[in-house]
Amino acid sequence: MKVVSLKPATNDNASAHAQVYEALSEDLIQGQIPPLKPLSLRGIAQRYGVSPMPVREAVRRLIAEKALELQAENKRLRVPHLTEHRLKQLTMARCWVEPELAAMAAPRMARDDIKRLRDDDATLMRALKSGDVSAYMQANHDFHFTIYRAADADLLCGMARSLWLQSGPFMRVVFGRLGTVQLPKDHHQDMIAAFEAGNADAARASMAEDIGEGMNLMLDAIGDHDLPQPKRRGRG
Amino acid sequence: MKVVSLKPATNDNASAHAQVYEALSEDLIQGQIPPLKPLSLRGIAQRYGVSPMPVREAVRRLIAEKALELQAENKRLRVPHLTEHRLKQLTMARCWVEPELAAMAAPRMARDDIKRLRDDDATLMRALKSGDVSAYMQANHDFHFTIYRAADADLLCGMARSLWLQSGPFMRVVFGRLGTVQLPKDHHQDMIAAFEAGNADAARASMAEDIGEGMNLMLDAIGDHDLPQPKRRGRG
DNA sequence: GGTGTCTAATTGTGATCACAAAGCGCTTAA
DNA sequence: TTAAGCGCTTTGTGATCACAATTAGACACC
Repeated sequence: MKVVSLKPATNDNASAHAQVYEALSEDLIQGQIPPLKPLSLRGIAQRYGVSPMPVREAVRRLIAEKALELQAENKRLRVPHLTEHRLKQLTMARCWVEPELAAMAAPRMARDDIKRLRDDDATLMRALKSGDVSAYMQANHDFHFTIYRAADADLLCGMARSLWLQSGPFMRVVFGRLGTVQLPKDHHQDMIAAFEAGNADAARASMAEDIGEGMNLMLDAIGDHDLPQPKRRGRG
Repeated sequence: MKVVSLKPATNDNASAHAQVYEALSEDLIQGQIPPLKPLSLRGIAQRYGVSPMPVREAVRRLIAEKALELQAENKRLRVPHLTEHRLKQLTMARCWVEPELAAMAAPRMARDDIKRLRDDDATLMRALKSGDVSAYMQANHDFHFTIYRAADADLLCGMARSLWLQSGPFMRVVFGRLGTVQLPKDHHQDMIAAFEAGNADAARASMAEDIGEGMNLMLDAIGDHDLPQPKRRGRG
């Protein structure tokens, strides 16, 4: 494992556990850590060059957000697997929270915010063309959370973040299999138009479609491909 | 501070941090710990007769669920205050999650579950008559989560639990001021009837009304009474 | 060669110590 | 009486050690 620098540039004064949390969160949201990947406190600590202590707090928080799990039998740490059952719940929750956040953001989007949306979408399109899954997921995340942050609803925004943390690793697996070419057309342009018009209902509607299609893709993937399902298989 | 026994009867073999988490959760959901109450890791540790270590993990989890907060300027631990802004978000989220959980539970409620609902409701009515706010909140919680657990949707149920954790302390303040007599008629009988009929739509509807009225009570309380309101929730 | 057993390493958990920062209480001066 | 100064205490944070449980790997045996 390579020792990474914990991006000290982003937040020098933040506590170590917060930095570890941010680093792990980003990796999870971008799907850098695959589902069922076993982790260990000491491993993460070594990777980030800190003691196991702050890792314990960061991991405990991620477990609370269901972005990580402690296996009941083992007490061992890993990235949870996304069953169809849980994916459906995730989809429901995302369809409640995120369209509403878009609607709340609509009357509050400043010119700069909309400009950032255009930039994020441009980055996203470039990533799509070049087939860079990581860059695509990063840009997609930035696009959505530029909107959610503008909604001025910390609680709901936190819920959305938790939902993304949970779907990130699995989303990466699916996108990695399909390739960026097969990804469904997103509704980002519709959203931008809605925000320029200050039309909350239109923003909500296009966000709902965007999420619905994306999650349907993952639901299909669970059925069609034999993705690593936690059967009785003893392979790690 | 009295040292309490951490209810070892409930889960002897569970780890200490899990027991501390359970104990704190229960206190928060029942509103035993008022908003803005300052806490300390060592204080909690002493109270439960453990070292500060497991407390740190339990508290970190509760912070992730926004049931506790670390003041940004102080880095000091306390129960968050519920502003009108956050209460509105809580209400929205509860109105999304919990009625749906009721609908999902409707076709799955066993005879025993419905019997438990009747028992919980009876306990609740007794508490209402005797004016016992603690018992009322406990019974109300049991009633709702008997339903949510039956929905077989761990993720959504966890979301509901987090929302209750956040509203518990404030709810207690409001109910304490109003007294149990002024509490609006709940819709528990309607729900029980819906579950007996296996009518998911009716269950969803009565749950929505139950939550809506309860939260409206709290919204009114924020405006009418001068509850301990921090001047401004602005950042910076 | 396959199988069981035993040892050594790794894991999460808990306790204890050290430290900087912030709060608290007392004192003191205007 | 009030407000500022100062030392002690408490706070969260991080590191290190100890321990039981589990795992993985080597070894011996059939």
